[in-house]
Amino acid sequence: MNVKTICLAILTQGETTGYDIRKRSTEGDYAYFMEASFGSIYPALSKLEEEAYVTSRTVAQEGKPSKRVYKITPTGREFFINSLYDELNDDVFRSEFLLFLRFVEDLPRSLVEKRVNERIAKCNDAIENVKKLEEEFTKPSERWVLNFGQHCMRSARQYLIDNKQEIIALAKQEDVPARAAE
Amino acid sequence: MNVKTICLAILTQGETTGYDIRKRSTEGDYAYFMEASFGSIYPALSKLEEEAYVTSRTVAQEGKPSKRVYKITPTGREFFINSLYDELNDDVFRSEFLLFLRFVEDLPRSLVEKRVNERIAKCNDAIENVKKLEEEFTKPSERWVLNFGQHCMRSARQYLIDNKQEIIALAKQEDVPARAAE
DNA sequence: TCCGTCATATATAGAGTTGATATATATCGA
DNA sequence: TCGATATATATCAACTCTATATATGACGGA
Repeated sequence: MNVKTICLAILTQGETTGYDIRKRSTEGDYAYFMEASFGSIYPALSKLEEEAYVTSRTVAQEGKPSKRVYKITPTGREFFINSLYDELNDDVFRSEFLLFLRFVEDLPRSLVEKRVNERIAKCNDAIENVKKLEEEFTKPSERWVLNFGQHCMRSARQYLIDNKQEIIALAKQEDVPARAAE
Repeated sequence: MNVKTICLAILTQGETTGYDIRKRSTEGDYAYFMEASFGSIYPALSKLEEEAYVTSRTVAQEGKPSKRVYKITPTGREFFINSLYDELNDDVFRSEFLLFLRFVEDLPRSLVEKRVNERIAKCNDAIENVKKLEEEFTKPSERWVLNFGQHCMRSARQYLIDNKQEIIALAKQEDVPARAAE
């Protein structure tokens, strides 16, 4: 799945701008399973316009820079829907947090506790964010996907809460005696 | 987290080759939270050698091509452990499957059912794979991480099983009448 | 025996992507 | 007034992936 496909997917649901595509893919309703940056979105939209899968027009705005609004063409829509019949690539999960945890034996206890708590806090934020999105969405498939996401995040959070003492206990004892000797 | 860091992380646990780093990051014990391809691993190892974070030697093998075995230096080890004190980047999750599911209203029921079953099968494979890995690993932090991964995968699989009929029901009815009219 | 496939192993080119930065306008709060 | 934040487009260097090339040997089937 490349950025062109992501753009087409979002454009299938209505006209929008490169700025908005980026926002939705990093903070909005698409953020939990895809991402794209400006450096890939703008070139992707240009290429899609060359290929006649989208058209664009410039819209002036008061108090804001004028924006370039993209719209999917019938050809583009057809191309996108057809691509949904292709074999799906595997899900990708990457976590610096889990890499970090594999080395807790070499790290001070306070640092490990801090990072685990930060991770739990991020889970909380993400769950709250999805809850808000669910209120906005009415399309049944979108709600199903958001519920699935929320379920997975709650499950991960619960595991962290239930087992955090165990992983923290594996970390190195702090050098408390050294400081006490000062 | 870049590929250089992944290489150092794996090399921290013993000497190995570029080929093996790729294998472990795509199929082995690191596969569930990171990934790297040949095109990034070999250049990364070269740069790490330039920077004196690793050394290499060529080892001839019978019945196999000779291999280049890399070893982390004390400087490299120190650099890696220090980098574990840095702020952690957010976890990344990308799923073509979830993008696909947002468009089930436009897709035939048989295709949706097929893809959901494929996803459940992949979950089963992944869970079995992690179980095997857990038998091999004795380091407590590694087991904790694998258990966490297994917990998350089981939870996702259960949600898919429990709610698959609901999402399949949202898909388009097949064009059975059209075929019957032939 | 020959051929294709698979596994081991290194390497690279081209395409795609990220992360950082530049530019411009406007609002909001300190 | 100054910095931060938000909207909005755009680009570039560095990085990464996908696909391919090269080489060796094992294994199985035709």
